[in-house]
Amino acid sequence: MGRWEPNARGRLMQAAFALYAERGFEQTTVAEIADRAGLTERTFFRHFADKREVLFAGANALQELLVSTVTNASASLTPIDATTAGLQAAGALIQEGAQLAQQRQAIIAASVELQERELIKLATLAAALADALRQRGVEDPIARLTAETGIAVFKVAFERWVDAPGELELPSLIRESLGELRALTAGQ
Amino acid sequence: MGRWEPNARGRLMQAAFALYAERGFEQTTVAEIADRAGLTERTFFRHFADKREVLFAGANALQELLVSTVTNASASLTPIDATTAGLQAAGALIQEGAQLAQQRQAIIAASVELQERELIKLATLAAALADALRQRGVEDPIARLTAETGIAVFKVAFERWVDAPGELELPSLIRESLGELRALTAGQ
DNA sequence: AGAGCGATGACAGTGACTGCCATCAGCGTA
DNA sequence: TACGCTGATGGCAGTCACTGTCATCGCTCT
Repeated sequence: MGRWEPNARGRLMQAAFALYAERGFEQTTVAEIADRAGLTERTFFRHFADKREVLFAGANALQELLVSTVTNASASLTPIDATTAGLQAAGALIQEGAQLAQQRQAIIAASVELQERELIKLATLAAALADALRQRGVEDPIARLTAETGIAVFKVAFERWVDAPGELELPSLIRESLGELRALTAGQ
Repeated sequence: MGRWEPNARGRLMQAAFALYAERGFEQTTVAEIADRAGLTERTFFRHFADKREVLFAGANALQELLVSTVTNASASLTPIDATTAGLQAAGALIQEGAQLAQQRQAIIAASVELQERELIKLATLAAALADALRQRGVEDPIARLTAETGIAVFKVAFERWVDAPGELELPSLIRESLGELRALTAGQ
């Protein structure tokens, strides 16, 4: 069995997710993940670049949604407002799979290695966001600054969303955090 | 030779720095670093937690300077202004060792693994900064938001500093980037 | 001279990741 | 029906980062 069972990639993701949650990321070996999925270690590395990447399969879709939302936003919007629109869309996507996102975040919170990977995914997101802003005609220092600040707001809102009892929705938290940022920087 | 030569840690840092610059981070083995320093691989791992950490030895001093500056800043300063004072101090410290910092950044820019480590160091910096702000009495969502935004500004300013021909000084770039952020968020 | 201590060496072991080749299922084609 | 092609998988050896353990060395104090 095993060979030619459908959806090898999905089985690997599911097995990794379960094992990381049960006994932690560092305490899980790739061989164990492959075993539970009915595959071999070698095959795991054909589907995922490394042991961490299996948790970040959805990052691409998120980035594409963010970029396309910013790109297609009304040309009359300011850079920060176009960015906000993109972040709201991304937040809504995450909100859809809320339970999965929360479990995933619990796994990541327990491992420094996984946090590193999460941070570079966010940095890649910021770079793509800056690109999208440049294509709207935003000049370069401003584009990078807006993108980095936007991701910072997103990070804080996401943290609040995860910590909260689950009543607040991510898009509202993003909007709220942005308002607080406006208040913060308004002084002087 | 080798054993009991003074400054083993410094020799390891120097050897690693040189080899990473010459042939790149991934193409350098820890055994090669230890060899060049006249030591063994085992000893390398007694001085540094892993192969990447050898490049981030100065991070502690930077964090302490940032935190103490924010903590000791006049109580009348707003959160964002206290943060700015801390970032300016950190920027000045980096500016002192400008050449080293530039070389280091070139090495990091060539390796995704090293970028991951750099990002988590910045995240740790943000967390420490948020702590310092809380001790000034800043409430929690605001403290985190100010810290993350401050680090975002710092990242952009640092990038500009590295890309620039070297005429502009980091503290001025930080101030300038913060001004641009104020303009960005002022709309509406 | 001897005891204690901290730094280093030596060595075996685990686990992530890679390269290479063999194998198998499904598919089209003769 | 037999053949060959293709893509996914298995098997295996190898490298390298990192760890645990114990022996060894130089220094210092008595």
